[in-house]
Amino acid sequence: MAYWLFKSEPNEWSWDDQKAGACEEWDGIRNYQARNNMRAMKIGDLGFFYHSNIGKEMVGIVRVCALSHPDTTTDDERWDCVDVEAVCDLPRPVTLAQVKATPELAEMSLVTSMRLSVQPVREEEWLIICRMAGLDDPPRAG
DNA sequence: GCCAACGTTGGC
DNA sequence: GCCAACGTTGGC
Repeated sequence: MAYWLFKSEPNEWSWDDQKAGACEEWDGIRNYQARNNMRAMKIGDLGFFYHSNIGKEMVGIVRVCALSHPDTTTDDERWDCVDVEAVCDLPRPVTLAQVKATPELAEMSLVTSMRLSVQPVREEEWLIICRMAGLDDPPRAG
């Protein structure tokens, strides 16, 4: 079981959109590394929902609810995606600036691989961020 | 809105 | 298989 981070521009697909849905396709990814990360996901894996451009902060937690499958928004066979569902809000969103200001989080892909839109999160990082967000009992993948 | 970083494409 | 051109992402 593993932890991840999903980036979305809120004017394209926001956390509110995600919460209004159920088990929704994380489609539109056209980057091999991001796709490979989704192929490695298992049902029950958890991820942060990050608002890029506007907000630049983690605002919620999602759960992988369907394994990688062909992206229905393209006929190109190269692109697969998982489905995710909202789990809970982060009581206090955690901003990119906070992540950059936290030495323990300096190696996060969010900092080191700015453009990767679906990225892995280490368990230690997951726990640190959940606590920063005000979740005293962080949800665990699985 | 700008632009740096960087991933992808395509000519050779 | 290299690399220049191009397109996109995303912070600022």
